Amino acid sequence: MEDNREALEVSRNFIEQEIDKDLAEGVYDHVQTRFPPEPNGYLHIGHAKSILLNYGLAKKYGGKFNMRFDDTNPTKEKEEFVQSIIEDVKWLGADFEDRLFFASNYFQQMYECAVLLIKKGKAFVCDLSAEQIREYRGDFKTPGKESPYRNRSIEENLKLFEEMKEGKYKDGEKVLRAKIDMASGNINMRDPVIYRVARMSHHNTGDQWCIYPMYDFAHPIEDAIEHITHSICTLEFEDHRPLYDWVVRECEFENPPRQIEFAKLYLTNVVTGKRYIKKLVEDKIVDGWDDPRLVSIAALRRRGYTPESIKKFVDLVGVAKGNSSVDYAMLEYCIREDLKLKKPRMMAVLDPVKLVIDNYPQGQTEQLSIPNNLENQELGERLVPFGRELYIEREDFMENPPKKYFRLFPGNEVRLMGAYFVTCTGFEKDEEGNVTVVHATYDPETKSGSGFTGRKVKGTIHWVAKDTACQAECRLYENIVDEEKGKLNEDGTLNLNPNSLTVVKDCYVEPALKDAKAYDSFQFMRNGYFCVDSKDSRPEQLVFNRIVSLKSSFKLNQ
RNA sequence: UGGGCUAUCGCCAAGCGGUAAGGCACAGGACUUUGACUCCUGCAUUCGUUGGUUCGAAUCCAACUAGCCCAGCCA
Repeated sequence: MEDNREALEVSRNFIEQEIDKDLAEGVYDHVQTRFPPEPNGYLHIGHAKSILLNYGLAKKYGGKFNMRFDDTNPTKEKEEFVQSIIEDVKWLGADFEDRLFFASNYFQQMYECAVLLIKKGKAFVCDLSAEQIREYRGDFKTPGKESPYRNRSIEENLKLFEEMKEGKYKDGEKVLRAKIDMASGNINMRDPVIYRVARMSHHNTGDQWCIYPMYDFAHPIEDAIEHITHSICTLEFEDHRPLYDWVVRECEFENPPRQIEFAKLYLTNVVTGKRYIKKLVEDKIVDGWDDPRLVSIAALRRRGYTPESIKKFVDLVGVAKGNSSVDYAMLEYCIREDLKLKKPRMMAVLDPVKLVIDNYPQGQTEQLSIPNNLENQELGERLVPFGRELYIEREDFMENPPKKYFRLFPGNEVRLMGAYFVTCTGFEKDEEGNVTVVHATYDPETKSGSGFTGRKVKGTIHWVAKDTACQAECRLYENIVDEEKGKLNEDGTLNLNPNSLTVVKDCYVEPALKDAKAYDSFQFMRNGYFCVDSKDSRPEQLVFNRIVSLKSSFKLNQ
């Protein structure tokens, strides 16, 4: 264990190796990171990787972590999203303290940087239309052509850019472009647009500006202003790095930040694409962006995932530069691992059938003391009512059991969890052949905790006393995307899993669960981990979402 | 097609010239107040392919192959 931990600490991912090098060479004397989302949607598990990576790096190197909204395009951004993002980041435990920033608060400085570039002859105002710019840009095979406006005088550029800012031009009429290299093999360097005119009210700056900087120009400046050292982003920005470096250099920032790219996190059989999720929400296939079948942070939270489990998952997955898709089982492992010692193990019967203990005195009840979690004594014990009539799981009784079936069948003795040994003496069926009642006798000497060692049983089953049980509704979730058929149909639509949601109406849970509150989670024996739904719980009936099922090595149909 | 990046077990992933870590998944077995948990055991003579350099290569070189990203006034 100790060796393992040391080994983990010695082994550093490639970003940490880069940071070590920078620190050793004196490129930087501190580490400062940031999480810079555009507020245009909800965060999902993929963002959690970026958040926890940036936050973790800052913590590891004794540096700071900033929260910054990259809100440079008012057409896509909404206040609603900034609130949800802040909530999710905080919930994940990435503490940005008082460092909550908005790129839009730097618009004045960005404007000044643009003016500086013009003065240096490194930027020009271009009158070409969007279509013309595209044509002039060339393509992968052919180099671009220089804009006819490329060689305007500095004075003219200054005047025109000022006029753009003053609102003298219509949207799209003029743009500011960096003057770099129209023949570059890297298309990002072919005189990229760095400022555009857009008359649109901004969620933060309102109507103060009608020109907005483009990502490639704004982002490096944002990082530089905040003294970010390592600007960590995803792989698709690798091609933008030369431009990033060009901007911080030409804008003459001292100790400029440096961009490092890593691979995005993908999960097997999970959709994270905004347009797919949006469609699922619009078509009412899911009940919102936080539907427990999705992997948005809000959905995982509602489903019952803990921040710790997501942190563990992200750590386990690691950081590298190759695109990969992580097995969903890894996420499930992390939440089981996190909950198993933290949560009480309660009894809940999802598919009830009545068990009558014929030799238990009519009308008698007793309170049994049952440990909440055998592996963790700190969770204490609880009192559970026991009586003559119980509910047990339908699959825990079989008339004709297969080999190696250890539960209830005629003549077999099992333990009722936390209670007594019972022996099956018979059963009743309705006209259709469904079992309606199972009969048994109990042995008072075998009470759990009494130290009885006279004989052993192979099976233990869970139960809930009929008269005191609390009725509940349980929702069992599976991946929303069909596992067999893969992600997409030929026409690009999602291939949905018809069984992604199973509602189990009449379940019975222990009376102790009557007082459970939203987000309370429990292990329901043999049924997995469940969490009280934060949204859908009604006072008269509890609604539980299954967080994850247990590993099961005995399959009934085998 | 030009540019950039990646390739190590079913899935992640260490490895950085000295003879393939670890986790998930899976399969056996032990234990058990649930078949869970825990604990053992097994799981790449081989690192995309082919050549080369070297006493020695997953690690260096060359060529090939496959996959991902880029031609927004999105981020």
